[in-house]
Amino acid sequence: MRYPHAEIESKWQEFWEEKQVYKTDFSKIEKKLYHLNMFIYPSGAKLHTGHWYHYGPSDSWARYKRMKGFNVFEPMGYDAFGLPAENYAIQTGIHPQDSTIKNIKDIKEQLKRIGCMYDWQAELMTCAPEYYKWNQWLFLQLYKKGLAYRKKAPVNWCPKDQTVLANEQVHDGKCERCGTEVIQRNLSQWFFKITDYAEELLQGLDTINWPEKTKLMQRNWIGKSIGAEVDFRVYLPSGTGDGSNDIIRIFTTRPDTLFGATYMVLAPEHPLVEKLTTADHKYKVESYKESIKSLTEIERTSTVKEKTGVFTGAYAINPVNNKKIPIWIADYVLQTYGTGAIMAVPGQDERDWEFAEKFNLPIIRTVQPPDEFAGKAYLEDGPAINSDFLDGLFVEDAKKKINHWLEQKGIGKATVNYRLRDWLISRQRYWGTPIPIIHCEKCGEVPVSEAELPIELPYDVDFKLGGESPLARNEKYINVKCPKCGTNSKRDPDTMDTFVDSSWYYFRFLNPNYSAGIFDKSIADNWVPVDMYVGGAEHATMHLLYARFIHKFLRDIGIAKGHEPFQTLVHQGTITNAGAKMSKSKGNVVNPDLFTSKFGSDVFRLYLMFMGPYDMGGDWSDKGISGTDRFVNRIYDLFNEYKDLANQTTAKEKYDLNSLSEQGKFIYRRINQTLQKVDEEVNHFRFNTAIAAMMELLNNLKDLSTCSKEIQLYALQRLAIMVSPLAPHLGEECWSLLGNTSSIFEKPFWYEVDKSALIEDTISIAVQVNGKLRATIDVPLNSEQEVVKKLVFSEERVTKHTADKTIVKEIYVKNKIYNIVVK
RNA sequence: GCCGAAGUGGCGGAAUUGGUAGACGCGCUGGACUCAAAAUCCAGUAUGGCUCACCCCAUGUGCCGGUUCGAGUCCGGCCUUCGGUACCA
Repeated sequence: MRYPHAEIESKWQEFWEEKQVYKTDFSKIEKKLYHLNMFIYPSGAKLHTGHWYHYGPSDSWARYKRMKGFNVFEPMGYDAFGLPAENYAIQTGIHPQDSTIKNIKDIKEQLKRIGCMYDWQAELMTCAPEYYKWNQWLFLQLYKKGLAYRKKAPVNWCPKDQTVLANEQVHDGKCERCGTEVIQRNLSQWFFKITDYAEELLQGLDTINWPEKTKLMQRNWIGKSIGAEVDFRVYLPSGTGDGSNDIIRIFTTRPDTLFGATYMVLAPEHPLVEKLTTADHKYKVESYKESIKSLTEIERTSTVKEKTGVFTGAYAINPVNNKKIPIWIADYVLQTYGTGAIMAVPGQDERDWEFAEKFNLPIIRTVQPPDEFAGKAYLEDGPAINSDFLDGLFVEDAKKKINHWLEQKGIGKATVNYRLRDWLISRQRYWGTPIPIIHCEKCGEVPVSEAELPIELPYDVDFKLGGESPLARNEKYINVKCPKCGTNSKRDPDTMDTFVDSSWYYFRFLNPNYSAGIFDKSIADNWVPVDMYVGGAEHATMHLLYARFIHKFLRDIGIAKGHEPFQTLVHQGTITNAGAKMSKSKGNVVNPDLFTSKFGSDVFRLYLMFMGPYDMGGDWSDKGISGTDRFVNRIYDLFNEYKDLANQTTAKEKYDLNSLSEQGKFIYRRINQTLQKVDEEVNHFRFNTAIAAMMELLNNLKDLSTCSKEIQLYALQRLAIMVSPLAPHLGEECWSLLGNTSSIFEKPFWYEVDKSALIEDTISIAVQVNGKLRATIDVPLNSEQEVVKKLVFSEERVTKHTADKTIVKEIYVKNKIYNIVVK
């Protein structure tokens, strides 16, 4: 019989909703499991196959845990602010709020058709004032603690469109709309001081159960390096004499190489550049600065790009030997890393070597390379040379000694530096959370009082191109009296980065309508951290770091418990289409409705899970979907065939193997082996192999009719249980065909595996000669070498290869392999 | 460029700690059922070779090299593809 998916799916979806099967009781905290999926961005492309791949299997895991007796909370919401809705508005004139609300409505309908166990009472969307009010509140708390501050920072600016561009809108340095060369423009912007938490964010990684690669990426992103800061005095050659009081502080990871510092490089943006540059070098320096304006950081720091730079005309004094060294500026030094200035040691640094070679600057080795060393810069360990009092010391000892020396002289000290930068949260856009700050000419920046929140985003705004921020053009919004002095003032015209929204949303889900605070502490104290967080690896270094930072901040102001937001993390892989990530702009979105209408939700979900390892994703292809369709139909047919069974017999929890017929014993073993396998595999998100195991079992159940009715029922009960997390509608249907009237998920249940049924009496082992397979033989489990040896040498295929040879060695690994080494 | 991954039959993939490479599925080939088709069921299916009867022989997990009785798995060096690179989310 053809599995009637449409009918069965709507039947059970209605049943679940009616009986409120998935409503979470937060008062039950024993075996609580907060299962969170990264919420959805409600784009115009609606729900595509990539979303299904994320949410379907993830829900299956949550259902599996529920059946193992966990009290699972699985919510879903909408990450509703952001750039795409605003761009859509610029193109079409449709207001971001209207398009977003419409998209959310459509997406919710599609989400429901997956058949996930979302608790819809916990729904939230970030563009609601009740939600973003708390972004503003969070901003004010950070501000109070000195962790939100304003400074100048560059933005991409299109001179033609007169607008700020996101990095994504810049292609090859040009505006994606009009092709005009994009320039960098400095604006005053808000930052959150995440760097204050750098060390804790690094240390905390050791306490959470995340994929190693993700932790590694965060470690590298935080980029801790231990070195020293050293002050160099500036020496001006002419006119002003040598009496400069200016000091340039550099950061180096190799203070031991100070004697090899033959020149200095400042970032072109370094604040001292203008002051230091001598009159005769002004023109060159200015035109160099101009020439690198449109380069991205990636281009600037590329190690294959030819080095560029110019001499400023000024010199610095190397404090260890009082030598005059020239000060250059070059784009490979970034103002945002370290102190924006380096001492260049070409002997021990590849980039410095390359630069020195190109501009004929002196190179002094201060670490002795081994005799056979043929390269240029030498980065490895070795004894110090040309370094006066450091000579002969190896790198670590030399570092210690020079740091001590610098500290004594008061011109430097050992320092830890992080690559991590503060979080720039200002966006010159409309569709986001307004920043709760008022700029007053007299009082400066004045925070809005908490009682005034939310500062609502006005609907009536000209969000079209031009100018720094759309909100600045709304007179009614932007003009306001200073809360302190009453002078006519202006609101901050910017909105917040949407990563602010997602940095604390997991708290809000627990009670989205809570009005007395950012979240309901009485629930959060028991339900945070999130036990399982599922989302894309593309968030490894930004969202996942920001959320950890905000969690720690909320802890420090006394409202959050614990140190980390997400205890365990799993990434779903990316489903690409024609080699590219699915997106509306690329026009390669695969619509799941195409397949769900034909095969049904469960078949599609199973197919996505069967495609491969969950964290790998893959390129989309519908080849093979008929495989999971057959699987579902075969199960459905099987249960229909035996649908009266429950009226005729009952099954025990456990059987004694010896009491069963040969056929019964076989089925009993296979059921238990599969149950064990599926349990293990699903628990680790290895759905593909779990499904393969069930398919294999199904192939073995062909002769079920020859077993006793008891064993038949025993087998079918367990099959329904193990299939239902992965195919929930089918599972319910099969369960009801076995005479049950309540949901299979309602009373959590997962059968205990009978361990005694897992062990087979004989095992097949491989026999190799010189590592090549020559035969396989069946031996009793755990056979001793002597027993196996006899069998091995009675095999003609083995003796054939050992006959004229000398046996050198025999290796026997119990239950696995027998290898004979011959000469 | 830098950081992080991944490369296995015609295709998706399996092999969980170094121990029988190709489980499971798709596709394909042949057969059964049928007036016929679809569906379903059964058998075969890495490549090459032979006396293609075989439980035969050789080769084979991106490329080159190494460690080991034994390498898809470990080590060194490449190549290709993908994710991120701080304003897409």
